[in-house]
Amino acid sequence: MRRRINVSDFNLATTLDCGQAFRWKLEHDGWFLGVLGKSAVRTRQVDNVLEWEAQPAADEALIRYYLALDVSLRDITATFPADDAPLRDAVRQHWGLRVARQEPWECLASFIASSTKRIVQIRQIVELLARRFGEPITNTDGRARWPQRAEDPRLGEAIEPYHSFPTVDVIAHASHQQLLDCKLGFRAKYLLTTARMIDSGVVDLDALRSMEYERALEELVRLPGVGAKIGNCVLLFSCGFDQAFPIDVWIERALRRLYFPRKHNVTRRQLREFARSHFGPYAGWAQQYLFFSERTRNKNMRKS
DNA sequence: TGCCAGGCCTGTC
DNA sequence: GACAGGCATGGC
Repeated sequence: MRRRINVSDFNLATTLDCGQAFRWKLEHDGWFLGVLGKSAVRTRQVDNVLEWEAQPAADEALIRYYLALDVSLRDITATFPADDAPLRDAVRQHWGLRVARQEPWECLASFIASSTKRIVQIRQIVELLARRFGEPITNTDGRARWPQRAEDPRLGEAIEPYHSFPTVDVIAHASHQQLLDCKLGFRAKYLLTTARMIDSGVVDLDALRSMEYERALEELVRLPGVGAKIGNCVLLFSCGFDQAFPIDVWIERALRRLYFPRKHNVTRRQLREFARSHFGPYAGWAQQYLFFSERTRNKNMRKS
């Protein structure tokens, strides 16, 4: 059954396509297909209405929470530094982008898979993990397949039902070779050891959101394959730390170009300090606007 | 064919 | 603390 939510200051396509989540796929007519928890979800935005349906049925609160529809984007962007012209431009250009609230384990595993990979390849790895280790999602007639779903030749075999993202314990009990088969490469041993550390209680992902930011980051970087960048991604995208500011190659390039155009000897440490002190309590949201802006700028430059 | 990718780990200075 | 090299694999 198709349902509707009235939305404002929201852009679904930007939010799902800005590189923070990897399971959403744009079909024709603006419909996005993805998986939230144990439900396959299909959604699109028509003006100020969000249309959505889920198999099996899901509560509206789930999608509202995931898309952060309960927060005021105007209040958040009002905390950005007033004299920051590049950030203001990025916000104006991509207005409606929201930082979604992902499930911590899926977020962590996805970003462990992300290092030195292109986004298209990260999506492929996450999909392979779900197909190989996740639970098939079925509705009452045993299927969860919308006819709009297209075959992706890179994934090989025929169309399968949607799959939930595999739980920690399933990955913890997988073999190294099985993870290599999901094209993880040298990241396979990182994901395996990380899953085992979480499964055995050495690190408690659920405890992170009640910690101080610095403490939560220290805890995350204990995991193999997790450094400052991936740790901050997990804190921002799945643990409610709006101030977390992941610095990757794109953001580093953007920061240098936009804020230090004539200083060529700025160290990474100085960039970290600048980001921490300049952008305010919602630095992570600013990061997403700058990140998406930098990526679309790069795409446009390569087209021209 | 060769380059490079939402980094991290290790060894060296 | 800064820096270089290595790491697997696929897309272009």
